[in-house]
Formats: sequence, C-alpha cells, structure tokens
Amino acid sequence: MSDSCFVVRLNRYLDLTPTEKTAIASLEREPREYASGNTLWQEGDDLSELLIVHQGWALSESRLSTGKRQILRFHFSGDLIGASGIAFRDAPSSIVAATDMVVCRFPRRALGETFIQHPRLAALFFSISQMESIDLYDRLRALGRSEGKARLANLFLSIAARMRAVSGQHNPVVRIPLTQSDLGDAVGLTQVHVNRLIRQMTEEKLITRNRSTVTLLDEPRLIEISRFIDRFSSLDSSWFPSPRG
Amino acid sequence: MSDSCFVVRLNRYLDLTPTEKTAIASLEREPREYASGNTLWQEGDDLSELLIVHQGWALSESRLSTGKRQILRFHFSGDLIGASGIAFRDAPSSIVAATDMVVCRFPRRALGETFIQHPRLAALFFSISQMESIDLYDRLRALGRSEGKARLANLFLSIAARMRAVSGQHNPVVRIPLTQSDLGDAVGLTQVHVNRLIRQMTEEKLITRNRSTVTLLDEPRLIEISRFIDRFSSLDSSWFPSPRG
DNA sequence: CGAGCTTTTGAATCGCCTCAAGGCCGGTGG
DNA sequence: CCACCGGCCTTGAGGCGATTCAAAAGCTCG
Repeated sequence: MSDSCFVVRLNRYLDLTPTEKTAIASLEREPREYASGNTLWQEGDDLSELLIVHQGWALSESRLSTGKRQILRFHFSGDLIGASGIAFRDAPSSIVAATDMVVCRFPRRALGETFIQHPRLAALFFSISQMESIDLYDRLRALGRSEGKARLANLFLSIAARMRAVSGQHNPVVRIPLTQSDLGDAVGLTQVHVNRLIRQMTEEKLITRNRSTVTLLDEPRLIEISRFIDRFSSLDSSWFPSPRG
Repeated sequence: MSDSCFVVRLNRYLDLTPTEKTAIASLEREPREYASGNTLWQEGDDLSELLIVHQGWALSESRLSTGKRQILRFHFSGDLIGASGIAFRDAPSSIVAATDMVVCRFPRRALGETFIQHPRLAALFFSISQMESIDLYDRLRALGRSEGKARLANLFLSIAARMRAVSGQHNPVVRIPLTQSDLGDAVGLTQVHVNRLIRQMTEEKLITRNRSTVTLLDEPRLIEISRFIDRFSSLDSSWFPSPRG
C-alpha cells in the first residue's frame, strides 16, 4: 500500500515508524471529490469529521454580517482541515474549494484513539497546530502593521514557501488560483485596490501575474518590503516522546 | 497541596483526575517574579521552558524592522506561554509583562512525558491550542475587514470575555492595563487615532475609560458593531480518550 | 517640583474605499 | 461560427478613514 498523502506530509517532519504509518493510513476513509467553487462545509456546521487534502486547494473563510469576507487560511495537499474546530462542535469558518479537489475524511473520534496509541503522533499534531498558529501571527502582523503592497508581497511569499516545501523545488513561478477579489479578501483590501497594487508591483518588476500564476521576479526585494520570515522549513522534535512499535 | 493555577485553568474544561492533577502540578517549577515592563524573552531567543501565568498580565508582541509593533496575544492567569514556539527552537514573538507578574516555569521536555502518560491531557492541550487558533481567526477577521471602532469594540469584548471566564463574574468594569499605544498596536491603529475613537465611543455612551479600566456601558451595541462571538465558553471533549488513574 | 510618561487636540496628507463605466476573455447556445 | 453573457480585470473621480507631524496639557513618581 502506498503512503497516503497525510503520511507523506507528516513524514516530512518526522521519520514515522511502519506502525505509525499504518495507524494514520487506517484512519483515512474513502476519498471524496469536490468541484472548484463548492463549499465543503459552512460556518456553524456540526463537525463529525476532519478532512485531509489529497489534491487541490481549499480556503477557509468567514463572513461578516455586512457581507464582507475574510479569507483565513489556505489549505494545500497534506493539510488537515477542521482541526481548528475540534475544540468546539461547530465549524468556526467555511471551507470552499478553490480548485477541483480530492479529500480524505478522517473521523474525529479516531483522534482520541490515536493520542493513546501513538503519543509521538499526538506531539506531532500538537506541533503542527502550533506552526499554524505562528503562521497566523505573521498574517496578523502583516494585516495590522503593514500597507497594501507589503501585505500582498507577504501573501505571495508565504504561499510560495508552502508550495515549495511540498514540491521540494524552488520555482519563481507559483500557481495561485485566486482572483483579485480573493487576494483582497485574504489581505484585507478591496479588489480594486489589489488591481492597482499589482499593476504597481508589475511596473516595479517585483512580480508578474496572469490568470492563476504569479511569478516572483525579485524575491529579495519582496522579502525586504514585507519582512517575510519563512517558518515552514523545519520542526523541532527534540521534546517528542520516543516512537512505539 | 492546593491546586496550581494551571490545574485550575485546565479543570475548567475537564474534570481532572487526582493523578492528572498531580502530574500537572509536578511539572511546575518554582515561581519567578517579573516587574511590569520587563521582557520575559525576546523574539528569536532559544526556548527551553514554557511559562504558566500565575498572576498578572503579559503580552506577546513582534516588531517590524520599521520599529512598528504588533501585539499578538494577551496572556492571563492560567495561560500557557510559549507553546506557539514549541514547533521551533526559537521564540516567534517577545513576551513582555504588562503588570507585575508571577510565572511558573515548565520544562519543555516534560511535555513529551506528559503526552505518553496522560493522553487525555495531550488531547486537552491540543484543544486549547485550537481554541487559541480560533481566537486568532477572529482577530484576523477584525483587522482585515472592520474599521477602527469595531476593532476596538472587539478587543474590549474579547478581553472582557476571557477575564469573566476566569473570574466567573460578569462585571461591566474591566481592568485593562494598557495604554492607548498598546491598544493601537493590538488592533493595528495609531495611538492618536485610538484616542479619537475612544472619545467618540465615550460620546456615544458605548464605553468609558480611565487609566487602566474600561467600562462597557452598552454591550449589546458593542457586540453589534464588532460582530463579536464569544468562543471561550465551552469545550467539546467528546472525542477525548478516557482518563487513566 | 521637575522628568518622563500618557493623553489630548489640530492641520495637512495619504492610503484605501466606493461608485461607476468600460474592456477582455472563455463558454454556451442559436 | 458568431453573438451573447457572465466573470474577471482595468481605470477614473471623489470621498473618508487613518496617518503623520506637532505642540501642549495632564499624571505619577521620585
């Protein structure tokens, strides 16, 4: 049996034992497909399952009663979706497919069993969730304390960093299947202003963008503008319990 | 031995067994004191210990190279500080005492042992960290998609909600030992503008503020303005493993 | 009582928003 | 095969929210 995408993802941070791999793989239920634009679940829905992204992109978003939307996070291959709702019964945000997707389901109750049988995996889950918190810190700082151009630069760099961590390649061309509206809702700007900023950044030879690809032309300057810090490179597992089995 | 403040905090979400309580309490090392304004650690410092707030307020902050500051989180009694840095060796943010404080230290390695011995506690740690992620989602939404007055209203309400969850009391007067600069750095506004907004909100009889207390005069309207959602009331532990010992 | 914070207030400016209209491009149906 | 339609992108004009700079007026503590 070939490794599931979740195993591949977790294995990036830790050398999983065969037992651990089997344990994780056995949690994944049959995959399900969603077409681009579909809603996987909505804010407030009751969550009995978590999802693991097999293929495609999803984004979690939340709407204000004014109709405005904030995009909270992007989910790529190997990401666990819904963990942030595990402390509550209800989903804190909606999940929407940004491209066609394949996701595996993962029963929520199974998580408890995993915590007992595989403390090292529990530690890994905990660590990954902390990495995501740090990612949120960085975005908070970007939204709170930097202007439009820097916010966009930060967004492009952080998406690129995550994609590159998965692919292992360092390509200046990044596939970002988002409209200008989406970008705006992610960084707290209007679509119109995103358009103007992208034009400016193009004139300054920082990036180019067409359709769903963004090319990072001048990464050093993008990093300088946005004070981007790449967090996703390594994980400190020195405090983890030792593996079983 | 009386319950440590960390036990009290965790016990709010789960009925801890005596064994679990002992396990947690034994992790806490001798307390240490910090005066208001002191820095407990700085962005980039090597973290070998986590801290638990015994008394007082701390805030985690991060500085841009422009000198601007973003306050990322507030830490109250019972909060675990530094978990977000556990995935890495280095602290992602600085911690500063907002009042005089007493904190207990908690060796990072001990966390691994706890995960083995007490899977239910591991699940609880995981859940609490997810609650904090959701809190970050809410702040991200506030910073990205609402204007100044709503951001401040949101901040005041969320601090009040957390304080009330600890105290069990519902008092309109909330002690918030922060300057206008601090408030600005938390919600992404300048001190000057925070001042003007507070004056407006005072004129509209939404709040009053002097020194380090804020009085919430009209909570329904504050909630309406800011679309505040109180997340910290309950925890879903239905998926937790059963207790040992 | 003075030093050093915090707060208050004004004036000018800028970043971003809203409203609005038009252009592009791909897909669908006649 | 072309006409049309709906999403997306582009661009302009005007306005508002928030910033910067600046200066003065409390507070608090030694």
